[in-house]
Amino acid sequence: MDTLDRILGEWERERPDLDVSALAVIGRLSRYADLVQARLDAVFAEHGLQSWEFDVLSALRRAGSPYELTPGELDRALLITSGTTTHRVQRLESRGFVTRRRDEDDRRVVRVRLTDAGRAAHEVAHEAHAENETRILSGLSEGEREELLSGLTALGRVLGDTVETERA
Amino acid sequence: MDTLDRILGEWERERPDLDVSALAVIGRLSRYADLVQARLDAVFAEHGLQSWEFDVLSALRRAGSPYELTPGELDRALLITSGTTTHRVQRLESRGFVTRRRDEDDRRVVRVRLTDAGRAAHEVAHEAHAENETRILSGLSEGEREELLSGLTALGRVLGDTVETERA
DNA sequence: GTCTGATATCTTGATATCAAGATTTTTGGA
DNA sequence: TCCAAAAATCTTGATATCAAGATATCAGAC
Repeated sequence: MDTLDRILGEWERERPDLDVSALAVIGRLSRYADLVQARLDAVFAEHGLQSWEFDVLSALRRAGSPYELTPGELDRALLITSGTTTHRVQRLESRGFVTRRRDEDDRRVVRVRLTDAGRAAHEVAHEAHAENETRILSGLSEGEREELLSGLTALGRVLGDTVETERA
Repeated sequence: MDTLDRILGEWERERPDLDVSALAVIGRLSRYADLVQARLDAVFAEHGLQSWEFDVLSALRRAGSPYELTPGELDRALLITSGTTTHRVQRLESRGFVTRRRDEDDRRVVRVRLTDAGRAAHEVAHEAHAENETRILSGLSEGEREELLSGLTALGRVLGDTVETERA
């Protein structure tokens, strides 16, 4: 008996005509995403980072040397609006984790680059974060974990989460 | 090839020593929860509702006649803080979807009750919302859907999402 | 009966986010 | 060359949220 079972039971009592089988899946998806996020936030907080700060640092770190992206690339990588990116970059710049400079060839463009301090801060937090993720899933059996991954991957497909592969 | 595959590939290139198998699961969980939420929001918007407004109306509707909960019960049902509940209830009250009144027996307590207008607004949106959820999952095969549900349920267990059943 | 701690709700101040629009720069005709 | 449209970024104003604390009420010990 979990939270969604209780909710489904309440709908069964109130509206027995409704089909709640989709809610059973989607309700769990959102609820557990929230619960997982809370656990991730706790570890980021131990390292003095907000979750969104870690996300930006990670995107830059993943980009590879010289650890640089434009605000527009950050918008798209992090699924956020341009105003949010401006705000995030300002905050990280004030903490000394990134620098901003105009691109000389196309002066509309800005280059956001990870500083050594930003990379170091990310490194430590990333280590703890990866352990945290592993710990959260460690209670799942191998089979359960495969079911979850395979089910989520199928969901990604129907949600249209696909990326073109490079042409030869 | 999906977004998470791309991210995992970038980590493989940058930090081949890291174990990213947990990220493959948790990254998809949060990303797809976001993508699903965006689709749900779109349908709520067609009915003039914010997602959080629908959540409050649903919690009251599920409570059964007389469709009444206290702010504290809403806090716990919706996993939000008390300040957020105050704000939400005020907004719904101003739209005429709920009423607030002091409990006469315990004057610390407030009773938030769904109005007929609130129930009607919820009814229509709920219908469309349920169809939307069903539509989102309709691209999954029966087996994929079972894998997803079963994997999520297992995840709920390890996240401690359990509710006591009533004693006899 | 009278405190003291617990409980329920609301308030305050800060902040992350978004939508919409403003600004600057580049590009591609005519 | 010049202009209109496109592109990249930033600004503005609104709002949902939270953490922490304030306020009001109740319950239990004595």
